[in-house]
Amino acid sequence: MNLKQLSELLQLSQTTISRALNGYPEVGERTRRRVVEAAQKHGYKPNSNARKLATGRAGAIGYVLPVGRNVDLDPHFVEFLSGLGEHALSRDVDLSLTPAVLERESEAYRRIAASRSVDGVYLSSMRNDEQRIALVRNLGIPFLAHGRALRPAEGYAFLDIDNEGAFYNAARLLLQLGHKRLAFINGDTDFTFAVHRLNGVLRAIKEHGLPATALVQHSAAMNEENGYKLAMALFRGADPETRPTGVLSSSMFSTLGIVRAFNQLKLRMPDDVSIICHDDVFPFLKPESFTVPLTTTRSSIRAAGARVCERLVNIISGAETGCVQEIWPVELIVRASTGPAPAERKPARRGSPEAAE
Amino acid sequence: MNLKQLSELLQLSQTTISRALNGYPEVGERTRRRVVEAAQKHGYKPNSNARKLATGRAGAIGYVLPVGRNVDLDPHFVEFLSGLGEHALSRDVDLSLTPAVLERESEAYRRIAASRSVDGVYLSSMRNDEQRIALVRNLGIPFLAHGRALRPAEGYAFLDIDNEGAFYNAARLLLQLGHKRLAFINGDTDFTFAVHRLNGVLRAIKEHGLPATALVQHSAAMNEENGYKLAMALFRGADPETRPTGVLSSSMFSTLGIVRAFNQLKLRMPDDVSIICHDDVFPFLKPESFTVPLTTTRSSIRAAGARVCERLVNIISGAETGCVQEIWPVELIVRASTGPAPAERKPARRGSPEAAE
DNA sequence: GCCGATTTCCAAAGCGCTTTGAAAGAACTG
DNA sequence: CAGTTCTTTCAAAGCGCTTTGGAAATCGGC
Repeated sequence: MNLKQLSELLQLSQTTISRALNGYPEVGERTRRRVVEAAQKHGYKPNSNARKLATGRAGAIGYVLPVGRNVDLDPHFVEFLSGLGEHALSRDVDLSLTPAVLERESEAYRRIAASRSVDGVYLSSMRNDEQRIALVRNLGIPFLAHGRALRPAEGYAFLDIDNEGAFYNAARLLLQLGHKRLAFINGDTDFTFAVHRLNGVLRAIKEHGLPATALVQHSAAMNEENGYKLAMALFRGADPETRPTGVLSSSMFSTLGIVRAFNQLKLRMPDDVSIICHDDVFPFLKPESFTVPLTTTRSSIRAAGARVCERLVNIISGAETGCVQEIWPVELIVRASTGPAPAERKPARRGSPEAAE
Repeated sequence: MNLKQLSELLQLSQTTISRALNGYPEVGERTRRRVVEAAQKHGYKPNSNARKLATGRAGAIGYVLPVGRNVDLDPHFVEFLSGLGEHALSRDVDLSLTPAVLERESEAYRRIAASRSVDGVYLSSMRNDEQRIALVRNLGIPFLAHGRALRPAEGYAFLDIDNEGAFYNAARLLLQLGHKRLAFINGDTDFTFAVHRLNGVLRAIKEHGLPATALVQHSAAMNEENGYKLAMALFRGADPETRPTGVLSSSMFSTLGIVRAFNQLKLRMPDDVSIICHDDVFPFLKPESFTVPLTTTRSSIRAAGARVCERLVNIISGAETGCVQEIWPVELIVRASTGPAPAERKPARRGSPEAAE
């Protein structure tokens, strides 16, 4: 059933039907009802491609999906997607994923732009050497960044969480608890979020009057395996007097590995070591679900997905203009994995009997 | 830059250009080269909506994304998506996600069908009372199911893993190791995969000559929390003589919780209890990443994603016909979490002195 | 009952592409 | 060189919708 057939059926022009269905005012109430009912009854739905062609609007937002043998999509992406999808539903837009290998990403954006298959795109996983912002802007695609590039003043719309503040707060808590040697098991510092987090930790350390050497930082993809490896490298056989007593972790998956290492090394939380982890809110693995419930910095990535969709739709429709830069605060939630730093043993004094102990 | 402009620029008809670009044979080699170069130079890409309208092909495969406050997308979905995306890239198709709340799913399919926004859809998370197969067939949308409905003979194309066989093998291994009381922490048995898995376990038990009471089965969404709860319910305060000694788990996330419960209850693997878990191959959490590496049934969901895309594209193009029902075997990989059943204590005999022990 | 203002509807012109059917030109026969 | 066959190109007809610019019908006020 297409428009023409329906119009013949109803003995009305295609115009009238189109208008009746799209809520234009120039059509009588009685006619409208008649049209709507007939459309319903015969299951008429406008062909989306024809409509897109005619209106120039695609009714979809796009995302370039990084693929490749060695590319692991972040599991939090499903949560983001859920949020996005939920809001997309309410605004009746679809989500179009264009797969692309990382090296040929720009090609994918060009194709999207030239083919007008979506009305706008969102960018995520922002990198330090972010090229995409300039690219999509030049291509004239409306966009919204989830996260931001290193130089925030460049003038583009984004939604980000306050990674710097979150890890500043987390590090400060550890410092206030008396921890003097911190470790940060960070995500890949090619990504800006990891840089921001590191900055936060460093700022806290500096403000606390400790030298930068009070921190040891490692970066790697945030999975269980790397968390374990890095924690082992840091703690196995390390001198209890010099090893870190406070650990910051960028992801729950890393933390899974860190905790495994701790168990294996018989390090108790929080007696021997405190840990604070970032939690994107992932229903399949919660911070309470650790033998020692984790103190976390928390920010719902699902909520971010919904908000990204909302704002992107507004940007496309022109309801949002300018370069709104939205930064969400991050909660610090204290649970059982943080505690006072283990008491310093007396520094060895010459001739002091307890020095040997 | 559109076709008309390019044709004026090159002093050729639109037809010729279209044909040159789409590789039709009726255009001279010299002309073709000229056209391709000019298109390249001026960045001409056909408008995808116009092309879709003209050809009737969307160049995209669709998926109805279940959303809603209480709907948690399976994290394995990203892996599936990666595989799908990887293959989609090679076939130059996009992926279109249409969000829908579960109760209004059929509406979403109808819209997809009527609006012709995609060339075909894949269905996943098949349920026992699966309605979608009949629906999409009636709507005339080419489709491929990932997983299958309960009655496999209905005659539709699907790709599934041998869930029944996988859990048959897993259960058999436990039985051969001498376990006489099994527990199965299963996924939601509204889904067919969970039913198939249960069938596999039951078959093994039956073949082994044990009564059905040798198994206790629980179903719930497969996350850490539920794994923990169910394991606690099963083992906390349970009589070592009657509690299960072999556990089967449907997901790595559940297993995370099960293991936490075991740790808390001081149950050792595999001395006190053996466990076998299904592994969809999830790079962020591997079976080796457990303090006691897990014995698993393994099947890469990423590979399934790629295959689903491949076959769906073939179904759409007509290269695959009939109702190919592809079932992948599942590997059983033995690691350290399985071992012989703990030795039976002597049954208490009347007047026997060791009865009290 | 006539005139301008409203309301209600329509024909036709796109949107940018693909594809059909035909024509013009080149090349090949006998 | 006329007749035939390829090769190469084109004009024009869709694809199914939206939207512009009117026209016809209805209405209210005098």
